[in-house]
Amino acid sequence: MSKSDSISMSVIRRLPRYYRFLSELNDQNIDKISSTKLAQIMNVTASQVRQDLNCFGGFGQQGYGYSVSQLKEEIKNILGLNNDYKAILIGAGNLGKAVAMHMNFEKLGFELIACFDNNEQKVGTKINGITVKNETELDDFCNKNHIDTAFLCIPRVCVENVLDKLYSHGIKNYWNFSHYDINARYNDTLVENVHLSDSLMTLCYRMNNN
Amino acid sequence: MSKSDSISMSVIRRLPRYYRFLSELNDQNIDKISSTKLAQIMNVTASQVRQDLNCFGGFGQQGYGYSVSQLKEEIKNILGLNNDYKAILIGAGNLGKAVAMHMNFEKLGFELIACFDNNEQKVGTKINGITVKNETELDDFCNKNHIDTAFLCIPRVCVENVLDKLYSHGIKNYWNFSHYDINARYNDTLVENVHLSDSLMTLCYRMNNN
DNA sequence: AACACTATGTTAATTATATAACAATCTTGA
DNA sequence: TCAAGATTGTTATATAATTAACATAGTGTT
Repeated sequence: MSKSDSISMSVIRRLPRYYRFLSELNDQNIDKISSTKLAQIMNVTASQVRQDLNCFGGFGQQGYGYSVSQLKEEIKNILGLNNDYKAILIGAGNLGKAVAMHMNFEKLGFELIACFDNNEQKVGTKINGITVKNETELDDFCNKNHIDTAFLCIPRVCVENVLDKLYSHGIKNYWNFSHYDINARYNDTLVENVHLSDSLMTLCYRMNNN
Repeated sequence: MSKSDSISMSVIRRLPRYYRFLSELNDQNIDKISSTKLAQIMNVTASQVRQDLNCFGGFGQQGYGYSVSQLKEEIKNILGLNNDYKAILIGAGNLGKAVAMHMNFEKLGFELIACFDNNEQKVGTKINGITVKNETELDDFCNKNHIDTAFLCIPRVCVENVLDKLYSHGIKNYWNFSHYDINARYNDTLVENVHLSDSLMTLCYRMNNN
């Protein structure tokens, strides 16, 4: 990585947004953009755009602005979307299925290589061409395959058991849809939480107070 | 609301987390907790706990701590989870279906009263007892029913058309799973975004850089 | 080639958020 | 009932994030 080594989480969380808007501009065949214009489109300040981008290097040119296609590619690389991280999905319920079917993993740096569920009824069914395996096969699968990350779409009470297994196989990166606090159990893990009900509660609060 | 009128978004986004942990403690029949202990469990500082809670009032007692059940109820009320906001779901694809089936809306202050999709194949099917209606019936439904919020689980390109309709009926609160920038079109709306791909990209970045 | 203009990269100022400190107050047990 | 201990509510300090300012460097037109 080009400049600093400890980019703040606030900046990191904005990167996908930059990437999205730049992709749109690129699709519209717009080839240059100034921080001011980009800021207008994204509803942020031009200062923030320039500061954010400069965390990673000087991608612009004074008097001209930024090349849309180049900047888009730069951010793509910064995010590491060209990776091919091997992922497994734990939990083939509604949410797990939706995640597996809905996401364009290959465009996001991942490849989904297996799904597991402990419900006999789901075992054997197919999700996006992947046959759901029984959770009892998890250990064996982990032994035989390289796995970079696990997507947890199971109820909170089921997490601990599965997590211990995964961790014992050296899996330390998690996309976590449950309310289980993974970091509290293993503090050397990298966890990205998606708490849908938290998000909805936040909406509720704001509806009450605006 | 008891104290200040403009609580920062940072605090608001932590409230569901307090609520979750307090609910757990309550389920374990623990009846009192100090800010220090709660902070330990939640992996934050005791100062933050006390500051956060004091945005809404003095729920604790010096020398004693906080009553778990009382504090839980207070936060529940602050979040407004006793509400019965009427919600409609737009988009009965994988994600929409998962959201509808997965969430405990009534515990979160909402009631899902209808689902819409523009795909003839989905129209007529049932999700959690709710029959999916054709999107052509949306206008009529909005005329005949009170609706507080809409959950958007449709592709970006489909949003503008639907959004214009919903907005014209006075619906201004959105739980938005698409990448459409609702606030850019209508700036007097209240939008809670859930960007799953942004979240996954963030995980990707962090996997690369740790 | 020179000049007016544009827009970056970067440093400085401001604002927001998080942590620490502590006085005031309640609890509890002798 | 009183004193020792505990823990809050709140104010003060420190850190982080955002915004503003501006000097510097490249653009493009005449």
